[in-house]
Amino acid sequence: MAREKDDRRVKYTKMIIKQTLIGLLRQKPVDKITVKEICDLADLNRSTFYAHFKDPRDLLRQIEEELMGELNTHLVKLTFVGDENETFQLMKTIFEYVVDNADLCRALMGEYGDISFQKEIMMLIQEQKMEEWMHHERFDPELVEYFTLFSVNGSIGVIQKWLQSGMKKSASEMADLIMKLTYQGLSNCINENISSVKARKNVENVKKLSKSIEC
Amino acid sequence: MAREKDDRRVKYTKMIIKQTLIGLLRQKPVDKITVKEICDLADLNRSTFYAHFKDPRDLLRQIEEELMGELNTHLVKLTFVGDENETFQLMKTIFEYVVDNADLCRALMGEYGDISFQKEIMMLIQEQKMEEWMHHERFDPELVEYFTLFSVNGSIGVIQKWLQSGMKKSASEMADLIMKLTYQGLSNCINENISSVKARKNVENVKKLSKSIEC
DNA sequence: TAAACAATCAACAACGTGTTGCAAAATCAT
DNA sequence: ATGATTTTGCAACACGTTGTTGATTGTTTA
Repeated sequence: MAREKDDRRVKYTKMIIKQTLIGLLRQKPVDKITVKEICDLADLNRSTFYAHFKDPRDLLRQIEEELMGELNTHLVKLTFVGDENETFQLMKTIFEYVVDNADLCRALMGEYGDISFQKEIMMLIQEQKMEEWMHHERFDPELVEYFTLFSVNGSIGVIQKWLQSGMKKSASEMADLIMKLTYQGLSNCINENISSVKARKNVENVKKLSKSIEC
Repeated sequence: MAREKDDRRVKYTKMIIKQTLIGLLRQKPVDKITVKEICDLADLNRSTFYAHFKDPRDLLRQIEEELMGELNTHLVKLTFVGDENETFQLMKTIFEYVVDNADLCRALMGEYGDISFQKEIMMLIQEQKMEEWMHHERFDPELVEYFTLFSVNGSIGVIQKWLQSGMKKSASEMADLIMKLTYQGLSNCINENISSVKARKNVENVKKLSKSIEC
């Protein structure tokens, strides 16, 4: 029953190696990071690295899988009632997790992070949502795919900025912002923030109508 | 007056090196591409590569600058009348250029392309647009930045998909799609495409109201 | 044609890689 | 606590890529 992980030494080694990579990912992409570099910084022998990981990419993949697993344990706690706030709750939960793991997320989402992994996560959310939409009405599948990509990639950009600038907005605010950007678009979203009372009124009318045609 | 470029040999060498890199960028990121690999494929001596480029990244940067320059020559031809269709025309012109240079663009925008370069181009367009908006009304600068990032990153995702799937939509259609996604958002955009007459009517009402509050 | 220039070639030290066998140290189970 | 087990450290290895060099061959253009 005694698996590899039970050994304190292994736990420390893996931890320090992962931490070192995370640190290096702020300066350069994975492919520019050498095994020697990691080991020098982590004060480990190179053969120790090879005992646990194939190469820096493999190491990164393991870190990502770990994060994905943890995130899942948070998500499965959610009660899905088919509510229209479902997507909002899903996003909020994710953002809360990101806040609690800011260092790691900054590395993975940052300039030298793993884009394919970023998309993988966001796609999980959107694809689910999109399938719902597809069943409700007869949309052009090609268009739906474009919508999804736009939303996913756009969201990643917003999240990156949020992480870089110190996460001043709360998880709720971020979930709200992204949903507004995705579903209401830029025009309505901006108009909500101008001081003119007249504009505010009009926006409210638009909102009511929008609701009446929502799927 | 005889610059480096006038020599046929230099022209050929640079051309074949660039072409080879473009080809390799379909399989792997720049940082995984070695000088030796390029030279073997291009059938050149390694020292010839070093005579013109510092390393594969430098080569890629030069390719990008070249593209940027060419694109600019197309863009300066546009007449800017301050029209509301200005952004559309700008985008259409860019998409037309992309269609004419599909191979190169596919490499630079693809899975292993240069993300920072992609953003650089799209930011040029959006930042200009956003500054206009900022002068019109007193928007929260932070929000405007988020909008810009969402739009830029979203657009890149859409363009990537478009390039990968054979560019079946025309340049006009793409410009239209991206503007709709950016300014009207997903809800309105999708509702435009459902067959229900009732929904179509409602959308029209929303549109009218939206127009009345447009900046 | 001659001078200028570009590409080739071979050789170089330097560095990272991935693997090895053995010794030293830490940990685990009894 | 002690012995068995496991992990890490160490040194050495062949191998491949790097960036640079100087001498040579070939091409261009003035």
